[in-house]
Amino acid sequence: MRRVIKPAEFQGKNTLALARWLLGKVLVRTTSSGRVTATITDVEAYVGEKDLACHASKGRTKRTEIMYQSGGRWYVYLCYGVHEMLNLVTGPADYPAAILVRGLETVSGPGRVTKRLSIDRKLNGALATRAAGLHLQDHGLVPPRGSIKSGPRIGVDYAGPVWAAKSWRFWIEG
DNA sequence: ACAAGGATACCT
DNA sequence: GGTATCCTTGTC
Repeated sequence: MRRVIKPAEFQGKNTLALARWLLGKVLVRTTSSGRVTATITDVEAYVGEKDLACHASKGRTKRTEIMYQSGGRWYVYLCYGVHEMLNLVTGPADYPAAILVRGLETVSGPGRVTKRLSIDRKLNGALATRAAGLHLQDHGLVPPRGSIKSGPRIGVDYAGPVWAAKSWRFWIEG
């Protein structure tokens, strides 16, 4: 069983539930030089303006505008002037939330994820469709019960103790 | 332990 | 127009 996941599936649903659900789903990157697929194993949720770790905590700006669009779009930004970060926008329009893809089955670290899949900011704002060159598939692989772990998000100490402590990172053990 | 590296937001 | 800061990584 192999099903294409549509952008609409990321609208109007709880972002934390979506983040957990995204584990085991498959990223499909299509470019002129071919196709690369990878299973998602590590994600983080960023939810709403109140979440001080979320870029949208600064409100609606040129950069965060994409997070206020309806879910199912890619949000790609540059971090530390070095690494591209891949996020999937979730939720309805005007509610800023996104899920950071932090790791793949054979790749640890969000900067390496985008490197592996040849992803950069040119994809920012694109819908998660095959036509855009990056979409998702459900291969029916559900992580074994108990293999899903959760814990604090990485690199967000600046958000203060309350928000940095939220267990909004989800990953498949191993 | 720390430099690299560029965009962003928020000052003046 | 100046500057502190950033959802990191590789090499020191």
